[in-house]
Amino acid sequence: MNDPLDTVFAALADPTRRAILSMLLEDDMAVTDVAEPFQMSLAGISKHLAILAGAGLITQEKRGRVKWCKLEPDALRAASVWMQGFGQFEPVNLEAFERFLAAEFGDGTGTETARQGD
Amino acid sequence: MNDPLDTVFAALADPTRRAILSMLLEDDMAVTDVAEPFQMSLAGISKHLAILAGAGLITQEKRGRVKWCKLEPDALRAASVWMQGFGQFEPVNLEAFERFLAAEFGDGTGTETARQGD
DNA sequence: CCAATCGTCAACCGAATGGTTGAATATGCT
DNA sequence: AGCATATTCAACCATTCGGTTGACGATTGG
Repeated sequence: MNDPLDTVFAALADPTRRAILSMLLEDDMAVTDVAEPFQMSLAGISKHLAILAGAGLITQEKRGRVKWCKLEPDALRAASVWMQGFGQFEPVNLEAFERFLAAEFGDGTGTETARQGD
Repeated sequence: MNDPLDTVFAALADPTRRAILSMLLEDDMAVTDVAEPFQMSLAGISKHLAILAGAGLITQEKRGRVKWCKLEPDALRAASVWMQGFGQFEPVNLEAFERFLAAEFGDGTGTETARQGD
C-alpha cells in the first residue's frame, strides 16, 4: 500500500474502525476503554487501532502503562479533497452528520439530552 | 457488507478503482476502453467495475454489445458527509482536486483536453 | 516482592481480495 | 452462416483481512 489515499480509505471501510473514530471525536481514550463497548477481544481492537494509526487517522501516546488514542482529523483532508472533486457537493453541515451518526449507531448523538456524564 | 459506507470506502481504497473513477469524470466509457490504459486483464477490470457498480459509484448500461460505464458522483455524498463531520474542512475547490489527480497519475488533468481521438 | 492491569506479539484460522487464464455468451458485421 | 468483438463466468492462486487465543513485556500498587 503506497498511496496514503489507499490506507485512509481502507481504514474507513470497516464499521468498527469508523465507530472508533466517532468515539474519539468526543475525547481521547485509552485502548482498553476504546475496546469496552465492542464485542471483540482487546487484541482485535488493538489491531484496528494500529490500522487507524497507520493511516494517520489517530495518534497514540503512551503515558505510564496506558496508551492514549487521539483523533487526527487532518488525515482525512486529502481523502476529502479527492472525493469533493467528483460531486461538488454543497458545503456540508453538522446536522447532516449527526443524522448519519444516529443512523449508524442509533445512539443519542447530541440533539436531545446532550451527552450526560462525561 | 451491510452499511453502504463500507462498500463505498472499500471501493475507493483501491488505486485502480480510483483511477477508473477519474477517467469516468471526463466521459462515459465502454469496459474495453476503461481497461485499455491498465496493465491488467479485461476480466480484472470487469471485476473492478462490478465492485464500483456494487457501491453505486457507477452505473452500467448495455447498448448493443457494448456496456457503457457512467460515473454516479452522488453515491459519494453519504461518505463525504461522514468525513466532513470530523474535520470541518474549509470548502474544497477544484484546483486542489486537479493537483491531486496530477500527483496521482502525472497525467494531463483537463487543462489540455485530455481525450484525443474519441 | 507479588499480583493485577495495560497492551502487544505470534501463531493460527476462515473468508474475502485482487489477480490470472480459458471457456462461454452476446452481439454485430459482411 | 461465420467470424470478430465485447464482456462475463468459473476455477484457481497467492495474499491480505478480521478475528481469536495464549504467552509475553511493561507498569502500577499493595
